[in-house]
Amino acid sequence: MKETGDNWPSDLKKTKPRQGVLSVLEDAQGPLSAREICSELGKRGESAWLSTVYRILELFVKRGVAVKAAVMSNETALYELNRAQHKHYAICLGCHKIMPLNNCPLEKFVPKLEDEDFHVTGHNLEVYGYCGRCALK
Amino acid sequence: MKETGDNWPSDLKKTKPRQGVLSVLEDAQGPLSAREICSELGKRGESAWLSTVYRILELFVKRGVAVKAAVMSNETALYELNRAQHKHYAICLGCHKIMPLNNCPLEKFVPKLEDEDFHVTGHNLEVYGYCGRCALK
DNA sequence: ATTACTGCAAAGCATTTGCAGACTG
DNA sequence: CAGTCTGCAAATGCTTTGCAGTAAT
Repeated sequence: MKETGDNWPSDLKKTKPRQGVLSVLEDAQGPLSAREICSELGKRGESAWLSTVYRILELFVKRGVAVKAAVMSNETALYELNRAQHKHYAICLGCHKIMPLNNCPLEKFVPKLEDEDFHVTGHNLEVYGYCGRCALK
Repeated sequence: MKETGDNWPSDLKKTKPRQGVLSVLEDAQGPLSAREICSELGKRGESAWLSTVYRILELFVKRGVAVKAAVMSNETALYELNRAQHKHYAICLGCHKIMPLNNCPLEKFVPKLEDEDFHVTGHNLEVYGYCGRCALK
């Protein structure tokens, strides 16, 4: 007798902060930082401590619920739900808008590395530049 | 009447810490963190303060002498000389060995993005995994 | 002599950790 | 009830900043 169609990860205890973080991630338009998630929770009247959000994100990443999507130039990590499809982003240095890339330039590349005696488990890519709007300034 | 074949960047004041950082970078086998540069300077009897090393690296990056080559998972930035050729690295999660990649998987990719109204100024890529030696463990 | 650079200390951020009380299953 | 999770505070690690004395041109 589950509530709404919630796909809660198997054996995780269902606590308010965890459900909050999950739903914020579900509603997100793009990848979010821990701080953003935290203040979004605040707006929803369900505040959770920042350290708790970090712990939850760590847990979610470990369980494959979420992924660390990118790391901005100021060393801030951005998270999003793991939609089982590998994504990368272009980040505008002007307005910080985040644009998803349509495909991963590494797809053809990784197999070559495997030949060279390196077993690839993951990678991280961010593209920086200016979006159409900011390029004009 | 220059000393040794030193290619000192145009208008930069030649100070001991700067020359030290430059020579450490010149001798480096791979990208180094600020801390590593600092302790390498120490070994050479030319200690410089960590904050100074950061300031010098920032300056070098601004002048195009060096580049921020990668950012490790613990948020530590690695620097190396700007050899005018774009490089990426594969980082072994076991032994932290750093292997340079032979070519950039984004070369063919960037032009496509330019078409989509995004002006690319740079990108950041790290590949994680295990080297041949560590994969066996 | 000027101006820029460095040593040093202290601040800033993002993230992590320790602990006791609160809550889940 | 037992074990896990959270609120909270404090610590950590990388990097930046402020300032006064020092060195380079």
